Amino acid sequence: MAGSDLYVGTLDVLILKALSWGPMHGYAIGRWIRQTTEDVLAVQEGALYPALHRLHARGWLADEWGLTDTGREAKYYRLTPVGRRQLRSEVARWRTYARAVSAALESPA
Amino acid sequence: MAGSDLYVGTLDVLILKALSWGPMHGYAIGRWIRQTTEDVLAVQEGALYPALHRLHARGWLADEWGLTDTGREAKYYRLTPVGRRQLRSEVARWRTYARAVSAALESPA
DNA sequence: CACAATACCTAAATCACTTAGGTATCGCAA
DNA sequence: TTGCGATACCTAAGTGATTTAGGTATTGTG
Repeated sequence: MAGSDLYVGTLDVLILKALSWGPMHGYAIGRWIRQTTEDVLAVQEGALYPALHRLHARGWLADEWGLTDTGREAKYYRLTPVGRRQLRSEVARWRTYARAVSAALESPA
Repeated sequence: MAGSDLYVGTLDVLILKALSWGPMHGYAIGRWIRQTTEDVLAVQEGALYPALHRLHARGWLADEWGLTDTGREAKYYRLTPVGRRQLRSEVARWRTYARAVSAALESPA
């Protein structure tokens, strides 16, 4: 069912954050998310690729075909200036939100 | 657009948490969420009432009509034993998730 | 030579949420 | 006295991100 794995909406900010380190291809972004969250978030490819296309369509990402270290073809994404602004705003939104929810849940029952 | 206000999926755990303090009616749950999150989360009634029905249908809540302090009719919800277990599990899920996402976003760009 | 991993993709289904209404009662201020 | 905001409930239509479940092709490895 929708949202059983991810809290819907958090994928975008994670993609943007991944790309803040430099251009990266889709498959590697998925790996980055899984690794930096220590397997807490396992992003399905069926969510990842449409998300990349969506963020690209919004002008937050630019893409370009290239070669990986191992010589395979891959589509590299990088943040546009608008995407970088969006990253900052979404990180702020996450922080505010997470703090608020955590505070509500933290209080003893 | 869907999810512009809430991160989809977080409403359920907030409702469950609100009811961990004792029976409460829907309108008051909405107020509790807004207040304890200091207006960060403004839950729309169009999301709140369907969510209450959903959680009730899942057997996590019981409901009963009653009177408010001011003498108005209201439908009071309370946690079932299953709902209480669900609360614990969803709080744990939120904490794990929030910690993982925050760590991924915290690292300097 | 088969199989896992890499690397990309899409279509259908699900379902929580937003938007936008609706009903009715109550208290209060103009 | 009337009109408006707050309380308290509700629903239907639309949106759109995600899950599920496939698909292609290449590369490296046991």
